[in-house]
Amino acid sequence: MKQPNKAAIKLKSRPHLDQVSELTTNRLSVYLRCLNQLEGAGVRTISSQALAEQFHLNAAQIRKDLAYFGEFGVRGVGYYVRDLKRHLRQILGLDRKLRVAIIGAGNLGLALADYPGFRQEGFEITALFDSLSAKVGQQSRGGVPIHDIHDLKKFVRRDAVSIAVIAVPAESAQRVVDLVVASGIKAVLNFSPGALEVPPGVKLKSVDLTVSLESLSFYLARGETDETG
Amino acid sequence: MKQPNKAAIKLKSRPHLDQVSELTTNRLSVYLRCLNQLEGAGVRTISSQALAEQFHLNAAQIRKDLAYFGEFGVRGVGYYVRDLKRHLRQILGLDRKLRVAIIGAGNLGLALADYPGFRQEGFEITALFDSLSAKVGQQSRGGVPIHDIHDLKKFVRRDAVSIAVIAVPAESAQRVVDLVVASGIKAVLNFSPGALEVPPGVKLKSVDLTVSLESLSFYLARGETDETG
DNA sequence: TTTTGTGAACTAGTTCACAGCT
DNA sequence: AGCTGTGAACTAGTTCACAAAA
Repeated sequence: MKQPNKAAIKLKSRPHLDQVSELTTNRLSVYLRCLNQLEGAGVRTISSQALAEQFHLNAAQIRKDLAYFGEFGVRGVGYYVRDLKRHLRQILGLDRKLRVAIIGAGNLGLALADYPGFRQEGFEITALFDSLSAKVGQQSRGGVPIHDIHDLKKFVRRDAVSIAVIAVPAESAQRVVDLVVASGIKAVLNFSPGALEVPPGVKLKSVDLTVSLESLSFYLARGETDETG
Repeated sequence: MKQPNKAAIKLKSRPHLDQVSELTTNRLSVYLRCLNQLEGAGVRTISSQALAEQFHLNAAQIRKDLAYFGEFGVRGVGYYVRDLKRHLRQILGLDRKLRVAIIGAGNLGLALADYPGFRQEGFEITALFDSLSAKVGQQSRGGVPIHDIHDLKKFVRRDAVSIAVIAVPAESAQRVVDLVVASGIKAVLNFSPGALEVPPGVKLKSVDLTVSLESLSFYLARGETDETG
């Protein structure tokens, strides 16, 4: 480490977070989940080696991923589970409530609104938005209210919504994401098929179910001609 | 190309499909979608350059991806849209109906069963499976029947189901995927959070919504301390 | 001794640039 | 002339292997 005054820093003072790849940050989520499990099992301390073996990861990669953000380990000991968990939550910005709006109150949007996986770790789904007036004023089974898409900006400001989830048909997706961006939201999770454009400064992450299924189809087709286990 | 008798092949006779990376096959899906759009717009022929510009891709990468599977282009001309589309559908194994079962008739499972994106390009959702007897015998809004998970093997054989989608809570996911594998299914799309184990010869693809959301959270947290576009 | 943090080596993936076909 | 197919160059990501710390 070529830091000038070494004693002072535990957390790297201002890491070049832009150089951290998305693959690394995705893995941080995974590590956090592993640590939650370990803590639940009463484990107090774990080495990168043990963590790697237990969850089928690579020890060097764990250490490298963590080292972007600070020196969280203790040589000869490993990592304190509770400490590392706290650091990861802080790095991932999960040490506060993050409010999420879902755009599109169709089947998928309604399901996501009540999806338990979205509720844990500090996320709160505050509202659904739709353009269909029949849906506006209703709510999901779990009680998430459906608002008019035209009121998006108002609600985003009022409730300090910071993440939008796009669950509308492909045809309207670009229009909707433009509205979302105009409302000031800087992070978007998109479930519509196809590419969307966002201005710089807005982070778009897409989950393309068609691509996922077709990739499985390719695997099956390949297995039929080319018998490789 | 170091093929011995060059005249004979147009489609590469037996490409080493194992060497094709998942990134490449995912892109094939994307190319296919682009071609569908182009065909809809009446475009007959397209160069890799034009395709790349229109859809924000890299021309050399398109050519390289396609070249794993054959020589589909015509020098000086480009690719015939209809031809390339047909080849891609064949490579991806979409030139036949693929039957899909969804395990877990909760909010997410039901939504996926009726999701239009899953219906296109040769996929057919034949059934939902659940262990809750109150759900068995019901059906999704779109009319997909819910069967007992214990009858999975029977239905997989009867209907020749080749893909399973896992939409059950994390606690039961490994148990369910074991059942799926035992029923003879070789391709699984998993929506449960956390890692699952499958034997070799079974392809598992996971969509982890928690990881996706947390990656957005990281981006937002980073943006607050480190003001970068 | 144990285990971290990290440069070096390696592997995978992307883009360039051009020979060669149409 | 125009564009593909592809080796070569480059860039990104992973794993190794070891010096230094506890």
